[in-house]
Amino acid sequence: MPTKQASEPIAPNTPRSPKGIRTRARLLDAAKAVFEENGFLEARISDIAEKAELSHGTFYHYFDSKEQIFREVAETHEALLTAKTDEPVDPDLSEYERILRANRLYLARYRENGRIMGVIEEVSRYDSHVNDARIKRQKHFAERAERHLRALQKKGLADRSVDPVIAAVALGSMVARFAELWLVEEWAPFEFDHTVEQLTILWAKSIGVDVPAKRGR
Amino acid sequence: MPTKQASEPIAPNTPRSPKGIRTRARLLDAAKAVFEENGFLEARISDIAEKAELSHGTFYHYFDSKEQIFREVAETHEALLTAKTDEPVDPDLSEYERILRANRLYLARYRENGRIMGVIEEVSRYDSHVNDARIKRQKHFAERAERHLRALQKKGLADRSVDPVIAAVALGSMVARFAELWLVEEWAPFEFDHTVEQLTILWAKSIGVDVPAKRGR
Amino acid sequence: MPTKQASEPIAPNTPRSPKGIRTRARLLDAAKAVFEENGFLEARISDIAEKAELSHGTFYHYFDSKEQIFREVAETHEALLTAKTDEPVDPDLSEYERILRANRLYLARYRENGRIMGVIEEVSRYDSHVNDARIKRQKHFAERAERHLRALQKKGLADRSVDPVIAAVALGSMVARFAELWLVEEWAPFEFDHTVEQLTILWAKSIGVDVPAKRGR
Amino acid sequence: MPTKQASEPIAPNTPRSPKGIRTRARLLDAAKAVFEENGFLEARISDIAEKAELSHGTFYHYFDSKEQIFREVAETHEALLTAKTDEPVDPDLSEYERILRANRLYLARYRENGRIMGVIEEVSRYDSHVNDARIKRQKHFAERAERHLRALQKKGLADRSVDPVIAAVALGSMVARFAELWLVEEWAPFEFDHTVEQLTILWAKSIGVDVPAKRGR
DNA sequence: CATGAATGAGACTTCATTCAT
DNA sequence: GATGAATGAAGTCTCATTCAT
Repeated sequence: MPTKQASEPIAPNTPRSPKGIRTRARLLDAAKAVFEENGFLEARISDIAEKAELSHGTFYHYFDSKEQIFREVAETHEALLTAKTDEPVDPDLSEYERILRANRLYLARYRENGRIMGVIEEVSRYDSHVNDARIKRQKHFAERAERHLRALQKKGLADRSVDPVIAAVALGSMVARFAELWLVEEWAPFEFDHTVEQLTILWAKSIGVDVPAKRGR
Repeated sequence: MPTKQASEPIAPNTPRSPKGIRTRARLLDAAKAVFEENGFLEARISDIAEKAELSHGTFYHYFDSKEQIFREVAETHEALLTAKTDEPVDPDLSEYERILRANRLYLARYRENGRIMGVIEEVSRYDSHVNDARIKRQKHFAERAERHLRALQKKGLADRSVDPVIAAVALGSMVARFAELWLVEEWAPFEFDHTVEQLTILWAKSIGVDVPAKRGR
Repeated sequence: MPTKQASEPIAPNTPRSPKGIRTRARLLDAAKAVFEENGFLEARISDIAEKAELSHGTFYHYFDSKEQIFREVAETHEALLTAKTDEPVDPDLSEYERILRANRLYLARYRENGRIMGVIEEVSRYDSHVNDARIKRQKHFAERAERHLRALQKKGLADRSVDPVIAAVALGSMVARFAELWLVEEWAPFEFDHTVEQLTILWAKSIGVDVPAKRGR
Repeated sequence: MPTKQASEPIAPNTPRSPKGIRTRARLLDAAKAVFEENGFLEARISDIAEKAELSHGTFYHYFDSKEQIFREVAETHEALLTAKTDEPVDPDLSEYERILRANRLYLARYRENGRIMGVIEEVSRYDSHVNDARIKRQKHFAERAERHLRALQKKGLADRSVDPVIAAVALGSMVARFAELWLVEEWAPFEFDHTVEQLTILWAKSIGVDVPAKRGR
């Protein structure tokens, strides 16, 4: 049963042979698929094993519980969201465009994994490990945003009346929650580029960063 | 078992006698307390009955299931959040102050019921009824914000480059998620008035509404 | 799984109605029968419930586990072995006859519950609760024997070269283990009265208590 | 699953190569250690393999089951208990001293392997093979004691009123059970020589064998 | 010989829900 | 109205054992 209690670390039962490594990966894939289809609570160990074409006993070779395998799936996707991009950063980019780029990257990645992100949101409410991973992601973005905002304020490029700590959490929340409503709850079929741009405008304006006018608005 | 499936409407076994009415209310209070303590999944019918000092079976006189009683608890609190305030609206209030007032009201109410709001967030992820109620709340605020923003834009008091639909959802998301992180997840102990003000500043500036300078910023 | 670890106290889940009391008793009877038939390890919860003509769910209304119900069965029988007899003690009895009487009582009681005593011996090896109860029984007899022996030594009726502590444990062991071999393991079909007498003779002579000659030996 | 049913004889998959012989011995040592630590039921094949620094599957090259390897461990220790001593028997020894010598030998050997002896006691309750071995040991001692007693009675050195069959079983039980309580259950930390002497005194006196007075009693 | 991946029988346990009193 | 006894579906998990490599 899922709890808010913490327990053992992730990823014991390491496979010792190439075949084992493949099997473990197959279980992780199957788990992701099953969680996406049925959500966490409805997923049964045997569903996962079945989808991986393994006996359910094999599951327990590699994972201790449904919670544990979920945590690993979740961490993988959390890591994906916060991963550095390969694209080089253009040093001539305007501040507005830097924010735009970051938002686009986040939302594009979120969109690619919308279903599992929704399940992570769900499980984070009753599994402290998953919640920790989710909060860690938020903190990652909040801290980056805060540092960025402070730097801008120092340079006079952002409004000094804005509290960087609160703004960072609030704007991160705005994008994260919007992503969930849009891409998980399917609130409305907003067009991607337009939406990214609009969120970025809100973000930029709220902290006093210039929004280029020529963009046809 | 919680599901995403919809089922019967919230129209319970209404009690006739005064005693019955009291018993039913006791169960609702007990349910709220138990859900706040243990979350939805960990709460058992027998916990609720016990806390209400009633026998196990009595529960079923008044409610059909754990889902049903939770929905009723949730609706009560959703209604509380969206309820009209009694305070008269001062017609001379600035736009900024109107937004401030609305945000303060929302956050004060959220704070009073932080624990159960967190559980509603949880359950909304796997119970479509509760999710519907939550989405209804969001829609309520989003539509109000959207109408308001359109009116301001018409009057030239807000930025016309902002998409009112997206802005409404995004800013509502910002406040809702911030509230959860702050008041449920206890991200950090932000001071209440300062936080409300900061969120309002972000909100106002993002849509181009004037922020009064005299506030010492 | 059985362990040597201690845990919760015996007998929770007290029934609250006369019917419940009867049901609980039925489960205890059924449990004893099943343990006698199959031993502890082979007994399944469902066997016990079935024998009591109840669903296995009902079992969990009254007991937490196989261990728990066994402990209660075991305690009942341990208590039986050490229970005071109703028969009045004749103050004119010789020391030999007092020992004889005690041995006869113990062995008669053991014989009546031979099968379950065997299972208790078994389980006491891997359940600390049951072991504690068994050891408690042994201590009960050992202490009584020790006190008795000291008194006799004081009166010059028993040999002073005998260490009362060791003798008490050893002679108690002799009777207890003999009972098990005889009445559980069915080592040989010794005749009851003769056997009791022989054990008593060994006991009496070993500590230097007079054995009446007239008994035809 | 342990049962009271008999099965195949202890005739294992004998290894041919020297390496195999070593591996098999390692498994036996590991098994003994694991059984001593965890008891029989809690011991898992994989624990044994692990302790022997072998893979799981290797175990099955050498043994068919947990029962089988345990039987072999048990037989080894049973044999140890009943093994003839190397020390020559002094023909001038008094009867009392002969009994003392036998008891000392038995208890010294039991003490050396107290932990595993306890596990043998445990397992003998639900594995007929092990029980047979244990009973065989008891019979070995009982028959020796019986023969001895009869001889003494014939020579007038022991009390004729004592039934040799019952006395042999009873006195064997006394020492065996005392050993278990003392050296496995750790009832009390009796001093070794004193205890052996006391048990011997009880034994001797119970059958009417002279106890030398000079021993300071 | 040795490895460790894979299997699946088999039991346990929870708890929402029903129902006789 | 209230009680609490009874039910049983459903899923979890362990670990001895087999077997391909």
